[in-house]
Amino acid sequence: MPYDLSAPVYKPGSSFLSADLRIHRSALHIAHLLRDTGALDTFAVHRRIFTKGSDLIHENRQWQNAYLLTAGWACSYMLLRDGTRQIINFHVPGDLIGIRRLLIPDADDNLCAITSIEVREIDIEGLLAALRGNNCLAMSVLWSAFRDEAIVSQHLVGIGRRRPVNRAAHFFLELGSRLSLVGLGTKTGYQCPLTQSLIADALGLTAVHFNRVLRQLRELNAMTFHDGWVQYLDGEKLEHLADFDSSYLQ
Amino acid sequence: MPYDLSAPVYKPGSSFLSADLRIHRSALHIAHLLRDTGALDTFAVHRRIFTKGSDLIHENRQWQNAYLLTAGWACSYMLLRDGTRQIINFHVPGDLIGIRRLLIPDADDNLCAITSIEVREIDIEGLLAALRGNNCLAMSVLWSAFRDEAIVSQHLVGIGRRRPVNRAAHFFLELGSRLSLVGLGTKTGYQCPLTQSLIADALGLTAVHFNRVLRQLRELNAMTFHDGWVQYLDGEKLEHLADFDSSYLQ
DNA sequence: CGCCGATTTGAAATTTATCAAAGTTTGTGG
DNA sequence: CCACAAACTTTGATAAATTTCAAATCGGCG
Repeated sequence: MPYDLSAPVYKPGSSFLSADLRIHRSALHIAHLLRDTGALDTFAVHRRIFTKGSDLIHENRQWQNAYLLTAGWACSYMLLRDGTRQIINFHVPGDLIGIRRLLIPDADDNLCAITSIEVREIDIEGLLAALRGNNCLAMSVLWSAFRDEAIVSQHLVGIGRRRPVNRAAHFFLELGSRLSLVGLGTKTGYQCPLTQSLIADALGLTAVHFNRVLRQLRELNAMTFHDGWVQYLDGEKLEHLADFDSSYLQ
Repeated sequence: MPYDLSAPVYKPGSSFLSADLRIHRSALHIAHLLRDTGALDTFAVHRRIFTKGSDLIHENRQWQNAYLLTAGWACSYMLLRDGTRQIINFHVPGDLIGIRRLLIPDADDNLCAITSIEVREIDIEGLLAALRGNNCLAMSVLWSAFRDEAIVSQHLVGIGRRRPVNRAAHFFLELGSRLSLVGLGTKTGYQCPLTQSLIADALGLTAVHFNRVLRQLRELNAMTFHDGWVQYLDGEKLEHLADFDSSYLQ
């Protein structure tokens, strides 16, 4: 189901940014801002569907599009010469995707639809024009960029220094937190269409090993993941395993 | 020695950004842009020195500063509960640092001076004001954010899917490429004040293991690193090991 | 039903970390 | 300028974690 563009999903949070830009923190979420200011109908009018497995990056087209993901899951990944794949980030409804390519067209990562997805295509000229006049929007785009960097940084830390069990726990909690921001997660779990193999490629593990990690999490009574559903069994234990603090996401 | 703020260090590159924002790609490098537009003297007037090892993040101050690094090396890192450290990125002269904190104050990474460093303190109010009126500057800040994300993404890929030798080769080449952009690297190598332990913490290895990796690179006649100096012995072999393509940096 | 992709399990091989200790360099104070 | 301490580098031996290989099971779907 598409991310509901009509219903606000604000969360409590402190206002920030000193001086002239005092705005509600969660209002910075680009999807919320676009929806609430009506900007969607200005420069993200066109809806598109990409089928499961299709690539959003067209090698031969020099100027990529950016999209607001409104339904379904996508991911950015890189392929190595030896055929292995590293997934850099998963994208869920409400995420702004493909923007980086506009400024760094030669980046060698790919963007791919994991499920079939629905997007709103961003009109770049319109966005640029809007950025000039709209401080909140400009801040929001910048915030989106910084948030993505924070997320990728956390993944880096996880892969570099967390043991697989803790890494996996952190991964599932982060995903849950991100989904909750757009109304797709609950306190007890969330729907997750990823395969073990995909997650393993994000966590820097083999699929076989990740499968054993999942068993550990199950046997610890921390959480389960099967049939496309993540279920927290003991949220506190899971957060302790993950050493998780969601503040970088909000 | 400080990054020379008076001498342009442009590199050849294609112009990009369609329509109204056709500018030279390397002109997007924030340090070059700031220097060339005189913006430095508007909102980055104040010079500061941080001594080796000192922290640029002050936990108790809510609103961080951003800086343009003009001399010396710094790094951003995260500490885990078990005391291990993951270095997320090293920063070299010309890098804009600390900006992310302005929008995501709760990010849990730290910024630290590796050598003693010289910075220009960014006046945020001034920067925000300038962003409104100056498209190039706004694009440049956004470019800086995206470039950082691209760099961190590459690190993620390296740690997740590259073998230590290849990962190290990639690391050294990337650093060399970044340094060359600001005139601090040559075709044959560069000065590098990092310790093996620091680099190991960036590559997700133990210092002991990284030491053995360095030996491998030496015995392959690919490169050496000692006495604070990186020397390429066989650039082609090194690039092949690393599977390195610098286009994401430019 | 039979196929294909995804998941699960076991055993062996490989990689990487850990532990311990010896060199080496660097900086500091006398 | 030397002595000394601290930090960094190097090496070896061992332990632990992770991958690889192989095979069995499961589930949806034409």
